[in-house]
Amino acid sequence: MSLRYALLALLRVGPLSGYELAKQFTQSVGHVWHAPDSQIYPELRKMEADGLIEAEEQARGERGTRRMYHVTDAGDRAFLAWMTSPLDYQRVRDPAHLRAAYLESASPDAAREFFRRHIEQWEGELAQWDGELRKIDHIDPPNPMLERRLKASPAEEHERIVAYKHFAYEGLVERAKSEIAWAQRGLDLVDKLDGDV
Amino acid sequence: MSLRYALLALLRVGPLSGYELAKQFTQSVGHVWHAPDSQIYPELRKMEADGLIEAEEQARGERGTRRMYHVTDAGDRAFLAWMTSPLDYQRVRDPAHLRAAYLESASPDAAREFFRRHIEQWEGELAQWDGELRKIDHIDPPNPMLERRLKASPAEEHERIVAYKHFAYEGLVERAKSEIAWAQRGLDLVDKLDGDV
DNA sequence: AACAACATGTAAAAAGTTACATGATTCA
DNA sequence: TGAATCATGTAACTTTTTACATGTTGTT
Repeated sequence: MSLRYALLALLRVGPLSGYELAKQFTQSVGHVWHAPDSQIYPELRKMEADGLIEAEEQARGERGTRRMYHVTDAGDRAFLAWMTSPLDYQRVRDPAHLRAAYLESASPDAAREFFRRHIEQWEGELAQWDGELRKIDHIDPPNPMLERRLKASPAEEHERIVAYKHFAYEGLVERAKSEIAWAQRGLDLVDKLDGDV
Repeated sequence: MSLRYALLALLRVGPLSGYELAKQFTQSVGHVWHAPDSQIYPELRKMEADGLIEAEEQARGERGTRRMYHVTDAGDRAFLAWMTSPLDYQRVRDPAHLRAAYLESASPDAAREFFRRHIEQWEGELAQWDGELRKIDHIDPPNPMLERRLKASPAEEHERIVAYKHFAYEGLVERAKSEIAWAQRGLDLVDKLDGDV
């Protein structure tokens, strides 16, 4: 259940409405921890019930309301406690490597198609993560959340903030590249085994 | 929902009871797709209801029964159809890289502890996967499922069976190694940033 | 007689997915 | 006046986790 900590990470920078948070989320942390809007709104309500965040309701028109959330002291402490606690690692559940292990049951063409789609899949992730990396490194204009984060922190912390984000996304970029390289070797393997027959 | 295909992969080799299947599962496919016994038994019942497998009940003592499962034609077709269909990739949800991206909020010691635990975690996975690889390569005695699989197939298919399994686990071994290398660079980064202050 | 291994589950909760529902405001 | 974007969800379902429940057979 890391979703609430991903949300806290964004809210700690400054108050946001559920809507703004959901938008910023998909453009930043969402690349590391995916969540659809339909999961974010209920989680915010739960976090409010748990006292981690508070909302200020603002009227919009006659019936509409907008809820601006901010982190409470308890929320701040919860985030910091999470940062120090042992992470709960997900159990391994890897559909691609599962299928790869039984690829002898498929035709060479189906095997090739599988690897091609694997490459496509990870090219997509790579593009996302590499895009983030370029924003972090100021090659591309930074995303609004990072900009806000840096403006809200003293200059001497900027190096650390940027360094850890760079390091995290660098790891993901490597992972994507290594998945692509693996699948490319997979295509070679299919050719080799196919030629054998 | 790859669990049923992981189970079908094992059952296609030959009939097994739920218990035997669960045991073999944790020692083979379970390294790629984890599932506890309490998920396997109900899934077998669902697969039976869906006509993918059939059970023959055997009496054990006066009240006990053992259910020997075997794959039906429909189950075989479902497995082969899955092998050819596009895989549904899980959305990214990576607690370690999520935390890494916000490590500036933790103390250098907490950051080091995080990376040390990350190394420990992936050393564990590496040992599992490398162990499987050694069995596949006949360096260690092969696991009973692979032995059965090879005995049930004509000799000319052995190369393909072994090649794909080797290839799948090789990919996982690489992944584990690259996670470990990443965390080790993380420890260096903490030292560098800590020295700065 | 005790213990490991055999054998099969249930129950409750948490987490995640998919599809849908509803209305307000702003700007071209 | 129509479309985009702002704004907040609910409902139903599937998957996964965690903890528990119960009895049998073979071996030392």
